[in-house]
Amino acid sequence: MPRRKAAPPAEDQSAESAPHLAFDPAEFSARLAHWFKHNARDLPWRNIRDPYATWLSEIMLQQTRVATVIERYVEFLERFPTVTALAEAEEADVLALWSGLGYYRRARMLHRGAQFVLREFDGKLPRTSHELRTLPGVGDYTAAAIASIAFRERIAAIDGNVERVINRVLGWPEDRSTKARAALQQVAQSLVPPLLSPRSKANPPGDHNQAMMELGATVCTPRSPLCLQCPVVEFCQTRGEHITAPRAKQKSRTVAYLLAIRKRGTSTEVLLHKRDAQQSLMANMLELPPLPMEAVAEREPTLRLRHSITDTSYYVQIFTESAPGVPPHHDPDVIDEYHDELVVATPDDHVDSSELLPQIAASAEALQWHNTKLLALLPLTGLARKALQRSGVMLVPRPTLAGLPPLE
DNA sequence: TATTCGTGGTG
DNA sequence: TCACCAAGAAT
Repeated sequence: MPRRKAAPPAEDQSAESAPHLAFDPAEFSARLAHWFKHNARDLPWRNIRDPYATWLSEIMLQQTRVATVIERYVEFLERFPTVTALAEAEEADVLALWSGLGYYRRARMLHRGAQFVLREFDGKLPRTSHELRTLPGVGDYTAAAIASIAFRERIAAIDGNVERVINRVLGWPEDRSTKARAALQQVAQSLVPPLLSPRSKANPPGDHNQAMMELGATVCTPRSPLCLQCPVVEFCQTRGEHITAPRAKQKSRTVAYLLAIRKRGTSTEVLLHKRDAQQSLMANMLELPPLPMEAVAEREPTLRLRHSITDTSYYVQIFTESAPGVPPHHDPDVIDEYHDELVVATPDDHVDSSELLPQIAASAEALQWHNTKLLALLPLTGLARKALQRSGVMLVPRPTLAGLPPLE
């Protein structure tokens, strides 16, 4: 049913005043609120009273799945519990905690944002969406989300979920034009319930925004929506998937990296390349040294993996060169033994007969040996992290036991 | 306004 | 397997 060319909504839908709806907005939001009260997931950033934590959660959640964010959010808050702590941190340390989450600009903006808040707002987040919008990395959605959730402002937060829910309810096709977005914004705003009374501790606007997103994430899903479980199905024109625009086609590329290992005294080191600060992609982050494809022609990689970045699939080949005695590749099941083995290293072993080392497509200043035991503290790219873990050089983090039932 | 930013789960 | 796309923002 989807996959058709989008048509603009009718003219009268973009009116400036409150849009005419085929149902009562108060009834809609009441149904939604009741559903949310009984179906809200228990997430770490819910029921907290720290605007900084709400801010952090909203930045992390940008284009990132809830399940992915949960652990990182807790870890980040422990390391940087306040605006001040974050503002005073080194960017590399912030990036290290963000490693693997992607969209690293978010981490840099958040870091700069904390410094901005410390300087301009005395370390306390501004309380209005208008002022929040001035923070680096905070756009319309995030400003509205923080203002409504942390400060109970009556403003609609419109993310991909909300957009999809409203389009389906009204039977509108996907349309990202300015006019269509303004129309959708009007509708979204008209659905946000007001505060009950100045004395009530409840937060109808914040709960409503979260409920709309929750509905989109768990019921009104992009494909195969669960309309039988939907609290607002009776208001819905579509009751199923709506018309969406076609996506860009996926490209693919083959790339190669060097995994060079050496020993220094009792420690083992791996060679990493620091990406240039001017790079638009993952600036200042550490990766495995890149190899030109010509250098590895005819060679068989020690490890192959696939890694996709937005609309490009990378077929990644890893070529290992290591000091004598260091296994080039290990079974992930024996990682602990492998590390024990590496600690008992032969002094002064080094990669002296390397063929690929001189072929690295990077300047020597950007290359540095790093102790494998400290890799978790470094701002590694997701791909580097994945390659280092799969090859047994970097310890795979233990799954957390929090939230699991106790052992009998 | 259209692109560019990462990564991983999912059907 | 593979296309899809997630609590968007900046440029």
